[in-house]
Amino acid sequence: MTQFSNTDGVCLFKPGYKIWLEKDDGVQGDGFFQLLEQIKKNGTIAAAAESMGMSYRAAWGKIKAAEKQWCMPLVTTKVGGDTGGGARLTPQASDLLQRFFRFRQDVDSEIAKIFKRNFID
Amino acid sequence: MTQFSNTDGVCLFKPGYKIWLEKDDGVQGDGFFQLLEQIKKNGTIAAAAESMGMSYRAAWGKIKAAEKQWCMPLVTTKVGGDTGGGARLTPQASDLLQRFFRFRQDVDSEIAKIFKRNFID
DNA sequence: TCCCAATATGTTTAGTTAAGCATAACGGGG
DNA sequence: CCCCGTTATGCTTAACTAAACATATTGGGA
Repeated sequence: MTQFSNTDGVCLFKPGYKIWLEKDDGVQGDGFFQLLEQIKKNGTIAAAAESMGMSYRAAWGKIKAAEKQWCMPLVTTKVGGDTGGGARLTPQASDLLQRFFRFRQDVDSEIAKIFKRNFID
Repeated sequence: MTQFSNTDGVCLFKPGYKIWLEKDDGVQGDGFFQLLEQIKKNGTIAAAAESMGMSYRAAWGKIKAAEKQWCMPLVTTKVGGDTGGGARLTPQASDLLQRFFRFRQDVDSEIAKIFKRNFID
């Protein structure tokens, strides 16, 4: 990419991107699907939220918003009991999660190729 | 995509994306390049800004920020005179603009394909 | 029956980004 | 020499999103 480098060879740029799934005005992207993955792994919303450095309140809000926007249950929860409660993904959420990660992976490699083709002579 | 449709056939989602060019913390995306295109077409920052529904102040700020981030002149301007002044793109900006639009176009068609492959059975 | 960990929600505060306001300078033409 | 449209830039204000705070509830186990 000598085309867009400085005389000192510094000040170059690189491609950036963000992808998501949307419906109407609501969108869910990378952060949301990572949250779902952590719920699947940890078994509780609280632990998933903490592992991502966000509050339980924020995590819960994102889940509820997504369920409303997409009109489908994503997480089933249990309140009380010996462990205090817990959460697990619905089959739909699990499927969606898997597809999104593949989608993201494919897009990632493809964008790198396209950028190279257009900006690096 | 019957996989993720409601019983009424509503509540589906679609892919969304955003791409940009970045360096350090600064990024410039679609809106910025559209602004450059309008400057090229109109010959003034003021007219370009108006055509995009933004203030001259905002347009000018974006241009200055981009020039600083990328360490390259993007727009040459003239103050005063019979027309009041004017602006035109540098060759570098013109080249960059062209490449970005091609980049965006390629990404657009590719993402559609990838989405279809991953979400529509 | 009380405790504990987790779910469930409303409300408030903060912080960051975008928009708007105000003002100076320039330079060709009438 | 004044007018007009445009560049140039500081400062203020508004809007929108994200984080934080506060509380209630659940249900198994000690």
